Amino acid sequence: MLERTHLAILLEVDRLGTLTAAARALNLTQSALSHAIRRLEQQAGTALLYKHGRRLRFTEAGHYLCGVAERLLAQFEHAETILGEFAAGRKGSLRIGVECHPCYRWLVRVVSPFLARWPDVDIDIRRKFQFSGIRALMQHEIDMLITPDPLHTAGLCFTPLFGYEMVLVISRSHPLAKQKVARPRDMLDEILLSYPVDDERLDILNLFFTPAKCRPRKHKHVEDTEILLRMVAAGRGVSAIPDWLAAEYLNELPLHTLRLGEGGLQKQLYIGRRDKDRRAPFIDGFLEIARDTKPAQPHTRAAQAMPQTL
Amino acid sequence: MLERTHLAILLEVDRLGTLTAAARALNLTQSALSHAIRRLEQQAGTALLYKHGRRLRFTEAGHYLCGVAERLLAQFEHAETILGEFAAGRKGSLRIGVECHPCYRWLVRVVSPFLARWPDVDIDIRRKFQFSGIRALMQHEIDMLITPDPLHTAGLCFTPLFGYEMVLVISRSHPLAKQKVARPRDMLDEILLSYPVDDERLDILNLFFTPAKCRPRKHKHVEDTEILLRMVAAGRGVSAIPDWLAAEYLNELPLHTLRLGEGGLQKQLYIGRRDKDRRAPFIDGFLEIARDTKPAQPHTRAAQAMPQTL
DNA sequence: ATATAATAATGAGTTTTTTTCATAAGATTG
DNA sequence: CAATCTTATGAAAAAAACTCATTATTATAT
Repeated sequence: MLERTHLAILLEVDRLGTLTAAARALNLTQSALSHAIRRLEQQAGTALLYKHGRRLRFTEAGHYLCGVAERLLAQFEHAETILGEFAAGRKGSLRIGVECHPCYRWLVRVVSPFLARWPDVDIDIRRKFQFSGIRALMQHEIDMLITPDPLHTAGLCFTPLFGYEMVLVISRSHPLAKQKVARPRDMLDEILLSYPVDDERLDILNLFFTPAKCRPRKHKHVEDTEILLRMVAAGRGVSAIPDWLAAEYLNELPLHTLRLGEGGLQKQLYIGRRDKDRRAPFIDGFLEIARDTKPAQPHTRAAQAMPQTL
Repeated sequence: MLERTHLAILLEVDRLGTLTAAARALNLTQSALSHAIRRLEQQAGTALLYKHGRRLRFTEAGHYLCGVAERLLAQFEHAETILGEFAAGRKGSLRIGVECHPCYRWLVRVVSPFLARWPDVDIDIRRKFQFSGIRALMQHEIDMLITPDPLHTAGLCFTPLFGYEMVLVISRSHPLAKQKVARPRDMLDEILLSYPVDDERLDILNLFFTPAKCRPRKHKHVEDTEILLRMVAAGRGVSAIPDWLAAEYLNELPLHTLRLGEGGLQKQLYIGRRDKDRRAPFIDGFLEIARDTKPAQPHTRAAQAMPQTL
């Protein structure tokens, strides 16, 4: 069978003209090359080289193979270079799952500096999973997971990113806009707008309405944050979003935010990865940049007085 | 060092999913493959496969190599085929690329005499290329290229075949059929039919409409010449095709041809090959036959009086 | 849960292939 | 025609690849 070594030999013979010189170049003996070529010729059933005086010349078949050698060897070498890039952790792709719908807006701000720092790494962001994000992470569907609900599982580890508060967002002209705090019973007649996610995964239902044993009048799904907030501003419903996300829109839209219950609905965002994914330094690189990228300043207390940082 | 066998193993693992099955396919033991891959991984310094349940999955580096394997193994096999043809004294096969869609009809007329003259040579005609035909030629994907747009590149040479004129073909009952010459502005309400090719490669857009800064009302793609011309004849659109191709259909279908602009849209067909492809005399043989095969006589001036040669 | 079946990994030993060494044989050059 | 290159060849050594037997891991069925 035609092997890489055969091609290498032919190419050197072409370059240097003699077996002896080619052998020197390849750190082998002349005899080794002679045997190798002879074997190849026997298998191929055709001569590749013939003696012309002291030197060797290619037959037509040999000349053809020489052309093949030139192309194929270059491809082998290129492949090995790329493999080296993978090994050194400079090349690869990072698939990031986002389980918290609105976090997408924060994530895009992490991506830019990452791409600048790791130019040969591609980023792929996924928001839909067949089952859960955790499972996707374990099954190598994704490499990192942004989630507010870390499920501590063998083989995975989670790093906290930042804390935030889920706040109720309503139109500025809404009757409730006079209050500081919203209670479940205040909202029996409201239409709740949320991202299209299973009810079990909506904190406002799990942690706010369910303990109070009540539900808002109606619950509608909206895909897009922008549209969701415009509907809220138009008085077409209320919604629960992270405080920092609300902060980004408070200047643009006539919105008002309320705390959900006395203590507020406190959450924490985590980034998870596979424990022994020592695969590449850029995984740690992403983690570092993510940790340093804080969301917009929420519009509360001290922040009220400070200029908003974007 | 990366070897052909490594690539073969990876490809089989990709195809069959397990080492055991791949080993069976390669007439080796599972152990042999396991050892081979492990060695390769150690040399490369990066994992290529990992266990996912019972099966194996590729890491990113492995996935990359798998792609390399697909390409390289095909080239090895092709080289061995050619080598076998040298051994058997046969001449081999000629892979011809066609970049000009309608030229296919002319090409089939070249093929017959060639096959008669070189009974041991197989012909393979390709119309789709990953990138360009020129690139396919340089990378030995094809051996000859028929194109109206020779891109003079080091290592390639082009021979002119014949000149022709792109003409507008319309239904015989079309209002424009009274004119001799079509101008871009005449066609603002027309539907342009063309082969499914990137707009940048359509001469009628580049050289006719674009300089006049206008476009036909609509642009549709049609695969097949016969169907395209029948649609034109039925008044469902207009198209631009070589004059000699139109000539072949003028007796069969109620079509009319017009010159595109004052001077007409003059083109030249070329055949390109690799400079030092001294691989076989049948390449020159093909060139000779191609040069002697002229297209149908266009239906103009002098030709009007002469019997049409087919 | 537990047994069963399928699969990959591993280490030792064997086989095959490649390489070297030593030498013969052919060709060029002054 | 001797001196010098060069390739070819066979036997032996070295290296590489492969197999066998066994262990470890995971999935599936009972």
